[in-house]
Amino acid sequence: MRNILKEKGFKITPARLAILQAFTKNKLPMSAEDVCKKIKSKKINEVTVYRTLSSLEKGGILKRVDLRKDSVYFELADQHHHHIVCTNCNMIEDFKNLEIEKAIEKVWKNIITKSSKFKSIREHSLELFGLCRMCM
Amino acid sequence: MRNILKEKGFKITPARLAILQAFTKNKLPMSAEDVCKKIKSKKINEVTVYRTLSSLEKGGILKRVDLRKDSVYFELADQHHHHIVCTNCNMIEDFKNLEIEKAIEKVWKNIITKSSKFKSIREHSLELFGLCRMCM
DNA sequence: TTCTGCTTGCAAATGATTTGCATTTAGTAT
DNA sequence: ATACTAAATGCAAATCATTTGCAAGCAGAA
Repeated sequence: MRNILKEKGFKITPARLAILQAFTKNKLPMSAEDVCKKIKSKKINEVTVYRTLSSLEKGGILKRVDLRKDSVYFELADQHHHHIVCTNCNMIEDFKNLEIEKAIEKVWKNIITKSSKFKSIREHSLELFGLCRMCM
Repeated sequence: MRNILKEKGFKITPARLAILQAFTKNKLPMSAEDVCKKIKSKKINEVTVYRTLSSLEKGGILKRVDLRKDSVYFELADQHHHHIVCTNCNMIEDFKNLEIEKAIEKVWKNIITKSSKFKSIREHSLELFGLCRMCM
């Protein structure tokens, strides 16, 4: 974890370690508020959490996830995957699927050769929305 | 347009007509702010725009789109499609692809039979992020 | 045309996130 | 180990998007 920070040129601070630790423990996407709760024992200021999330995102350590919530969610950028979100209770499950990745890649290669507007695709997001067993 | 509103049990009001008109003209996703700009000649209050977007979404006429922006975007719900977003200038292009839809459907059918947590998937979003020709 | 409830506008509240500034601290050079 | 500097933090206040309360207005049914 320290190495990850060093590689990206970040100073190693208690706040950053605590926040990264929270993400490695939790795996699922978290908002600034979620992170604050997870690390509340560390007495790290809310503003620091926002700033840290933002800089870790810029550094490519975290990435932003869009889950149709009213606040911004982040997760570790280390491994690409997608989510299923319960639109009622907000439970989140991760999933990976090679076929989908292939299909998406095929599409965007197709798009950048045909589109008059776009020339390069760098990433994509795919989220499924539904109801979990509990909420059905 | 009036019929759409009537079908869903909405009263026909200048604000709703103006907002729906803006969406049918523009095609691309818009935030509340975007909508306000488009219909500024109609002197419709910002709060009304927010309320209208929200109720049209509940009525299934609009749907929310997740574009990693800091405000919420909506578009007409009438036809399912996906987007390519320029992460620099925010230009948006729509696309449809039958293969992708099939692959996604396959995946979520697979998921709901296997997942211990999820039982039904109702919708999905797929967005591509990259750079447009101008921004490259 | 009258009535009733849904809609709207305005002002103010709220919630999430950002900024200014003074203080502290990590990493580096001494 | 010590001193130094830029980056990181905490606190208060500001900002931005969105929501709410309430009184007035308007659409659609009778």
